[in-house]
Amino acid sequence: MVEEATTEQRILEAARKVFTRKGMAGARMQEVADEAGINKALLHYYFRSKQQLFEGVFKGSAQRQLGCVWKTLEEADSLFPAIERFVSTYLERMLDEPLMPQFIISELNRDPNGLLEMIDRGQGGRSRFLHLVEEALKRGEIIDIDPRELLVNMMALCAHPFIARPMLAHIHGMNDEAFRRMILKRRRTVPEFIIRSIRN
Amino acid sequence: MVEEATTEQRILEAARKVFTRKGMAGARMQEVADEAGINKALLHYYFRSKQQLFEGVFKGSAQRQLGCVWKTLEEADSLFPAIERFVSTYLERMLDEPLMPQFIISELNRDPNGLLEMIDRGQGGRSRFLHLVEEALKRGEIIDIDPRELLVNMMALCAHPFIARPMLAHIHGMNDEAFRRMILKRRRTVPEFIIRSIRN
DNA sequence: ATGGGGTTTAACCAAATGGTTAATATTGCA
DNA sequence: TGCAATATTAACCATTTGGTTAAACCCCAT
Repeated sequence: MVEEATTEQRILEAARKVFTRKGMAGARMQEVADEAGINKALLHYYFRSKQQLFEGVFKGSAQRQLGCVWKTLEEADSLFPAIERFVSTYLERMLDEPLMPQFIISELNRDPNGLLEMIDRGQGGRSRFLHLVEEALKRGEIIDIDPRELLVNMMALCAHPFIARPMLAHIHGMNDEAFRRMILKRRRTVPEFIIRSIRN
Repeated sequence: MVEEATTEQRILEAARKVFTRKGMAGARMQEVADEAGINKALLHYYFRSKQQLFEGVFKGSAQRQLGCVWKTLEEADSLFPAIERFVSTYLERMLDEPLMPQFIISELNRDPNGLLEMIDRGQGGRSRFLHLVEEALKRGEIIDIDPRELLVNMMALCAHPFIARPMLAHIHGMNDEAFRRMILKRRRTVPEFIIRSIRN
């Protein structure tokens, strides 16, 4: 006897699909209901409003996943391992929730205040990272580079494949499995790419 | 006597702002009209429908700007200069139209078919790039790297600051001028970053 | 069986929104 | 000046959409 998904789970799953395909504004409650195979009124029974459903879908998981990523920086005690762990954790987490980067970006564009608090929670990891760069520089391990720029590059190399996924899928004719393999490969190649470019 | 902008220009300018702030689905015709200081009916007088306004705003300029970027690859005759010209052209063009990357991404997510034809137009530049990598590899100039992955990285490093601009603006407290300076600086640092990481 | 709690539905509603119309204002030119 | 074309507006309209309501349904402990 297979365990059937509860209605709430089916709603959340359906909402995740629709929201990320269409964005908050483009998503229709009716579409979510259809996707979940239920009545629209039932949607409002479980989640009072669109806004609430929206947050129910993403807010929690975004904080959880990004929290893990920033923590890798706080825990690291030298730069190169920090980079490796940051990248591999980021890629693994996002593979788990591949629509999140695009979600964060588009929400940040729509209403910055809604998510900025979540971003601020990464402050600890960020300042720790700046410190690690400074130290590595002092030890002569790396060339002189603006640490903030380095962090931007790291995030770019991690996030962009997810954000530009439809483009990559089309250009390189990638299906889901090929995309997954590409990301898994990048857990190794991206840190190499970064470290080669800053190593002294 | 200052040359006043024509109504059509003001509409396009207003629409660009609203569309990129809210996305196609989130944008309201009324808001565009307000932003342009005109009546909503006048909007439909100049652009029959929302869809048409939308395309009027972006489609042309996206093709023009991206065309320039891909052309740098077609014209180049060795890898490193190709990278340098690609990056600096990309950054300069997008500085001219900073909202375009986010626009392309979100549209591609919403309705891939609408823009894929535009992407295909870069096919020539892309295959030329693959060829340049192959040659550089044969000459022993670079380490062994998947050329498609290299291209993804180049695009990531170029596009991401624009796409994640609200986040960067908040994290680093950047105003428009600071953002501009950062991008201009990246015209030099990004090619360095890339080339250091692949040079033999 | 039955009564009551949680669940699901069909039918509705009010507001928002893209788009139209018909009338008015402005401009260019014969 | 007068007239025709263009530009602009206020008032509407039809549809979509988020959200509500009240009734039905299901399940299970008494």
